[in-house]
Amino acid sequence: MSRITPKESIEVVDRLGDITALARSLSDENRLRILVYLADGKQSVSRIVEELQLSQPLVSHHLKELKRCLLVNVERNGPFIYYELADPRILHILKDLAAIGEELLANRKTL
Amino acid sequence: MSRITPKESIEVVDRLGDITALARSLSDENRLRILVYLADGKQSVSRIVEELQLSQPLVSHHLKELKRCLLVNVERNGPFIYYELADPRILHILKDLAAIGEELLANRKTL
DNA sequence: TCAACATATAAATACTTATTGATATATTCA
DNA sequence: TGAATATATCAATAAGTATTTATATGTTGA
Repeated sequence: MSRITPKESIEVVDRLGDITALARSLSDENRLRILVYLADGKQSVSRIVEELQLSQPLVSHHLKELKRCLLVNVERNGPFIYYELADPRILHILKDLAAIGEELLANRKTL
Repeated sequence: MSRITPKESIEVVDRLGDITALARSLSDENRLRILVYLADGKQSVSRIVEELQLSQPLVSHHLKELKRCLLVNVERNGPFIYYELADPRILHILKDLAAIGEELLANRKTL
């Protein structure tokens, strides 16, 4: 049966848990802003707080979530803790989702 | 300023709301199962209920969510209501997320 | 029109989680 | 060691949502 199913379905159906975990991480605007900011390279918590104008506990909370599903790596340097993207491909996902969203909305307006 | 920012960031930062809406839709296993099932083509609600072994109200609820972010199109035929994928590219997103999840977990085991 | 079926909606519950404010922990430097 | 800074954690709250059970709506065929 698994030989018959197209490849896209196979890989996916065996990893629904991983997919939902990653998708959940991407379902918050502040976490997306953090990920996009980290696209420029590793940043300390305080830099993120300053750049995104969010409270420090809130940023720590979101970084914890991102770390939980392994989307960021952590590294201490003196008193600072730096976070960086674990896999830049996540940015491509964001871009693809943006493109899909854009097109779905455009088609809707056509109705 | 927008000319300086890399293209990936530009498109994305202007559509954080769309991205989070789509990602939220993908953050539930039962919704993913529905999307994957719809990869085979349009299906009636009762077929989905039967195939996925979920209660009918639950399936209707999830279909409503998927429709809300335009991931599925709806079509009535007699007493049946058929749902189909609005954009098959969403399946590629699932595949990409599965691949990223797989690799992130594999690397973690290496630590 | 009525019975049977397909689907949607409503109400209730339980669980998750984003956010805030307060506090704890850890590191550096004087 | 102690003060200052960086970050994490905790407790509380509010808001969202997945699921269930019951019911309503809509469609068909007799």
